[in-house]
Amino acid sequence: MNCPIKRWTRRKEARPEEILLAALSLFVEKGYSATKIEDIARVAGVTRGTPYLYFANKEEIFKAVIRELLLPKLPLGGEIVDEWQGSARDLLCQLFTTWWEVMGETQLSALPKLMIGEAGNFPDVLQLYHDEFIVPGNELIRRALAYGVARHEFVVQDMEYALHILSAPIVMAMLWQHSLCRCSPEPLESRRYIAASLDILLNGLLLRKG
Amino acid sequence: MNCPIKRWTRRKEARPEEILLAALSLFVEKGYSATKIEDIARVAGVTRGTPYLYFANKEEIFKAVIRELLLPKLPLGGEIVDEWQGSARDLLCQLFTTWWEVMGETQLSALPKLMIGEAGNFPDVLQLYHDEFIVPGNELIRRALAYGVARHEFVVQDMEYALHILSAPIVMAMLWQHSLCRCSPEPLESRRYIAASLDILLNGLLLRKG
Amino acid sequence: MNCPIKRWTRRKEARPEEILLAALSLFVEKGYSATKIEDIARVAGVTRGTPYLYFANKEEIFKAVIRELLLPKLPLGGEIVDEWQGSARDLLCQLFTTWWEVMGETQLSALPKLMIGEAGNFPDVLQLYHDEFIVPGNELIRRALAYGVARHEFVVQDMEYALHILSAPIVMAMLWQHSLCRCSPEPLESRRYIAASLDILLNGLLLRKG
Amino acid sequence: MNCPIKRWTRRKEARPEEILLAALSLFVEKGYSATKIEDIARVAGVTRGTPYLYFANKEEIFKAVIRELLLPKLPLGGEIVDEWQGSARDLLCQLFTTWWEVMGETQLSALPKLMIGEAGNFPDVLQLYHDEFIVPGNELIRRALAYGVARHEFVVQDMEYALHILSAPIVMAMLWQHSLCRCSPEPLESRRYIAASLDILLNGLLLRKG
DNA sequence: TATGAATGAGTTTTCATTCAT
DNA sequence: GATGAATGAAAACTCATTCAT
Repeated sequence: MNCPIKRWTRRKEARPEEILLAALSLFVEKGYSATKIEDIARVAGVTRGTPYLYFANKEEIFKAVIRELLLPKLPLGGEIVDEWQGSARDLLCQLFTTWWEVMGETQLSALPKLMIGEAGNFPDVLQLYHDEFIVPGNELIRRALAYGVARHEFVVQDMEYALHILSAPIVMAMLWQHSLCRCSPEPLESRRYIAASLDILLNGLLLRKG
Repeated sequence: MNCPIKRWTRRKEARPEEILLAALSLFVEKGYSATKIEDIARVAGVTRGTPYLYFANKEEIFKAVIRELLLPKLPLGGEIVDEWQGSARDLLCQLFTTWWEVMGETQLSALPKLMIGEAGNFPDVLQLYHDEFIVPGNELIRRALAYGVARHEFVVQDMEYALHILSAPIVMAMLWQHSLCRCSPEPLESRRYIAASLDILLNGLLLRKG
Repeated sequence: MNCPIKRWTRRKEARPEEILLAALSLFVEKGYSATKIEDIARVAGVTRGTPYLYFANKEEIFKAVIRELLLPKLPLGGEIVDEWQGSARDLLCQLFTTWWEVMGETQLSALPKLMIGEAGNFPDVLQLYHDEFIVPGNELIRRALAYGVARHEFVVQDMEYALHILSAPIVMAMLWQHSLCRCSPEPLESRRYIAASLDILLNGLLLRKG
Repeated sequence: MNCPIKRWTRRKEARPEEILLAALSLFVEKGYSATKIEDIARVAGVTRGTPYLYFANKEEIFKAVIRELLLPKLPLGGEIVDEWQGSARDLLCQLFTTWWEVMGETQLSALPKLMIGEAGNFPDVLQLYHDEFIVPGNELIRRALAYGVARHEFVVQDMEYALHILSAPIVMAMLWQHSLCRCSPEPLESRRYIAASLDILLNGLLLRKG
């Protein structure tokens, strides 16, 4: 208002993030390859050349989207596990719910799709995602499982693979939302889906006779 | 030129499948968009124009790969479910194992990746895959679950979503093999992975007391 | 009917002309470049390779259309002029009418369009048309004019250019029918057009008495 | 590379016309279809992609040539007719002469050839030429004729067709220059041709006194 | 810092022509 | 003679990136 100069300064600092947000929303909509730099620029409110002032090339924008928009979400999961006091069952439930709220319900949910679909041609991007997101994310789940085992709540036969199996339903839901859901009339009800996932993963299909 | 092999070979019968196999193996390696028709031709041992004698365009090759190479595998699952006499648990085990042998261990395992990653830009392809593969495939799992429920082996709270949750680990494994596995040193041991999946899905994580 | 062998033989001899007729009708419809050899073959009831048994290449087909279908019409005009006994005015009228009937009303009327539009890239074709059709055709008109001049019916200031000017309306009508008429709702009424042309041209040619 | 001329010259204002002039001169030389975008670019002194900054595609270049280079010439004829005070005979003579100077003697004289020869495959282009050039152009001639009729100089039996017949010789001359003249040794002497045309046409139009 | 005009490599598709059958 | 499968050259158009302003 009374300080237009400052607002300009703020804009300058905000440029890179504006570009990344524009990039993410276009990657979500059309995929990485099909997104033109010019589109990103237009959505970000700048012109063709400006993204190159902040990022060396298109691939660096891809990496920056991961680094700046996705990775900052990881500590949330860390805090939950670090400070948990209750049952392991509830911890898993809380982790999944937070995961969904922070990633599944936002545009970030498109990133797994992008990694699977296009990052194969950009090994550096895939490596970044793997090293900085998948590995630490798996570590969170590992700790939650270990917590449950230590409390004699959980039985885990094969810890290494359990990680992938547990995360599979959530990841699949994110993938689904950005691909095959276009073919199905009814959308995925995410709360119900998470509940069903936890039920099967925790209790299994077999009738418990007891 | 310096190539002693006959260049004018007529192989009308064999050509289409040769082209589709070449296409599949390149799609697996580089994805659909990154695969050039010329590459497909070369791998198939023909020249640029030949694929167009059998397929109208690149997208039709994509569809044909699904139709000719993937869909013929579906009846295998159907027969297993139709004729099953034993426990539902073993049926599910058998289904997963066959699914993995027929699809997971072959190049066809790349198709889910292609659908998720690229078919968004080719709605017809996605629709074909959805209508002719996903829907009938889900139907198989639904029947296996219903069989288990009828025999009082299984408890299924939410049949509709259970389908997706059950198939998620297998699908994820296929996706993994064609994307992130490039970043991990150790490969997926598929038998062990399937066993771990069945264990968790059937028994759940929770310690069964009693 | 009762002599199938003979019919086969006849067909063989007829092949080249069948191909030329097919070619002409496609050239009329879509132009020379846009006409595919395969289309010609299909319309002629043969397959892709057959035209090459009779003609060295596509351009030779073009030339043959002129040579075999157009040039044989020229003698008709020659006979008219040779044997004419009446007025020069009626001779011109007769020439124009015959010209229109033999060429303007048939598919041959597309040839001027083809020459103007596409033969520029095929100098041999253009040369053939010029040497074998334009020049002899002009000669006919020249003789008709000279006949009129000799009878003191016509006054021709500039014989050389008069030839072109006289033929312009008829040629334009043929061109019109194969190009701009697609944009006009009302078609050209050819009889009326010829009458109007002769009226304008003749009343300028006739010696003024009085 | 070895080219000392600056390669990065920005000439936003001048580019479109440079491209259109290059296009016209190549269309004149080789026709529309046979002209490659790359040729146009080279002649215009730019590279492959530049024409696409100003025109959506090749057909739009074709339309722009008509719109930007041909249509601006029409008002010249309009002014002549509007302000005419003298004899109708002289008016027609003036119209024809101007027409020839502005179009016949320039590269624009190739446009009728392009329309007749190739625009059949590009209906929009033909429609544009018809609606914006042929129709208004015919209107000019119609007004000149009406002027002559009103002054009792001309007798016009069939006004509608007279338009086409009158313009035929001029149009034919333009067509000739870009097609068959390549086959004739002697070029068309345009002044002489126009004089001969007017002589034939006018002496037919003039009211006969006597 | 920002602009946006210009660059130029890259790919699908068509089709005249060839030749093994 | 006839077939039709196979060849391979050719061209419009896109878009990431550069750089003069």
